[in-house]
Amino acid sequence: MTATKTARERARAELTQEIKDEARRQLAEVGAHGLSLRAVARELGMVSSALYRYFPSRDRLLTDLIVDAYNAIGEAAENADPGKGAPRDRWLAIWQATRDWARAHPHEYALIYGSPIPGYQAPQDTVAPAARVALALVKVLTHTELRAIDGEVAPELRAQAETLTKVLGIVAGPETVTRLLMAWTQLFGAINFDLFGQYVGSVDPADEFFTHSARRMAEFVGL
Amino acid sequence: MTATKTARERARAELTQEIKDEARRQLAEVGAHGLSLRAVARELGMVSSALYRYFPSRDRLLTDLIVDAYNAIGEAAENADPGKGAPRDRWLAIWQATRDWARAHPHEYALIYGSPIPGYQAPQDTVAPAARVALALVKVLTHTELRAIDGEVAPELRAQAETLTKVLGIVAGPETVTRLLMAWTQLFGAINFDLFGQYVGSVDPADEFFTHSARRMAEFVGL
DNA sequence: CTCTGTCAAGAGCAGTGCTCTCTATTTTGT
DNA sequence: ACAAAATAGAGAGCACTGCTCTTGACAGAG
Repeated sequence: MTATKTARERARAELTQEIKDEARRQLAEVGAHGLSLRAVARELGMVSSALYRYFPSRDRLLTDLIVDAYNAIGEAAENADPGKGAPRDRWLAIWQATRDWARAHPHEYALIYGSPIPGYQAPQDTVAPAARVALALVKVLTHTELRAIDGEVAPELRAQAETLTKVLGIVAGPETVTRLLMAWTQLFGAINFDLFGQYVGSVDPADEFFTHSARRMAEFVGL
Repeated sequence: MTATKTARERARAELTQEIKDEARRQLAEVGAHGLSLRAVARELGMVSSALYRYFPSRDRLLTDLIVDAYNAIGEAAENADPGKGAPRDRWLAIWQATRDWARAHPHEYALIYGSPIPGYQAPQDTVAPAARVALALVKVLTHTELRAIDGEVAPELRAQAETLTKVLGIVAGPETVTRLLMAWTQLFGAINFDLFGQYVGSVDPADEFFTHSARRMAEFVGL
C-alpha cells in the first residue's frame, strides 16, 4: 500500500531507531539498572515526555532492546556456522561465537540471560528470537549421523522430548534430545558463570575451560 | 572480650536484623529492582534517614542480603547431604535441595545467580559463602571411588585443574576436575533457565529434566 | 552530674518514571 | 485549496527514589 512513507512516518522510524541506539549506548555504560529515559531524551536534545510518543514506558523500551539482543546473539551464532564441514567444528564455532558476543556486549547479555528485569514478564515477541542460538546448534545435528545413545528417560520427559523431536524435525531418540537440552543449558550456564564472575578463583580466565566444555558436550550429545 | 553487650549494642544488633528481615520480605515481593529503603523504614515505623545509621547505602544492604542468600542456599545444600549412603543418592539430594531452595526464594536466588545488580562488584565477603554448594558436591566425591576418566586437557586448563585438586584435596585427574566444574555449571545453568523461563516451550515443567540432568552429570564426573 | 558519643527525626537536594495540558505542524478529506 | 483531524514536542507537575546535613534528645562513662 504505502511503498513510500510520508515525511512524518520516516522521521518517526528514524527517531525510534535513534532512541534505541542511544538507549543501547547508555545500557553499555550504566547497565539496565541505570538506564534513564530522561538521560536518553537529554542526550537526544528532546524533553523526556516526548519520548513517550515512541515508547509507552521504560519497560517497553527495555523489551525492545531485549528482542534486539536476542536477535543479535542469534545472528552471531548463525553466522559463525559455515553450514558445511566437520560437525564438531561447526558446533565449536557456534559456542565460541555465542560467548564472544556475550563478552563483547555484557550488559545486553545480562539483559536477556540475567535475571528478568521488572516484576518478571516475557512477552510473546521474545520467544522466537530467543530460540535462534539453540536452533543454530540443532541445525548442526540435522543431516548428520549421530551416535545413537540409549538411556532411561522418565515418562513425562520422554513425552516432552518426543514433542521436541517433531518440532525440530531431527532424527534422534529422547535421550539424545534431552542431552541436547543439557548442552544448551551448559553453553549459557558457562557464559553466565564466566561473565558474572563465578569462575573467579577456579578457572579464570575461562577460555580453555569453555572450549573444553564445548568439545565434551559435543561428544555428550553423540556428535 | 565483650561477652555481655550494652543495651545500646543489643538494640543495635536487633534493629539491624529487623531491617534485613523486612528488606528480605520486600525483596520477595517486589524483587531487587523494587526494593526501597524508604519503604523498609516506613514499614518499621522509622524515618528513612535513620536507616543510614545501620547501612551506609542501599547497595550495602543488598550486599548483606547477598551474603545471607549464599549462606542459605549453601546450608540447604549441605543439610540435604546425609553424609553417608550411596554417593549417587547424595549427589542427587544436593541437586534437588539446591533447586528447591531456588524455587522457594526466586528473588533471593536472582540476587546471587542473576545479573550483578549495580555497576558490578563482588566484595570479598561473598566468595566463601558462594562456594558452599560447590563444596557440598565435592564432599560427595571425597573418600569415594571415582571411575577414572582420561581426556586431553589443554595446558592452562590442566594447571587450573591441578591447583583446584590441591585446594579441594580430592584425588582425581584434571579431566575429572574439569568435568566437576561442568557439572557445577550445569546445576546452576539448569536452575537459571528454569526460573527465568527459558524452558517454557521445551521442558516445562522441568522437574524430570532436572533430575535427569543430575543423574547424567553424576555419571559424567565418574560417580 | 556533667560531658560525650550515638540516635531518630526532619528538611532538603537532585534525580526518576509518568501524566496531563497546551500549542505548533503535518497529514488527510472534501 | 482549505478546513478538519491526527500527530508532534514542550512544559509543568505528581509521587516517588537514594542520600546528605543539621538539630534536638537521650544513654552511658567519668
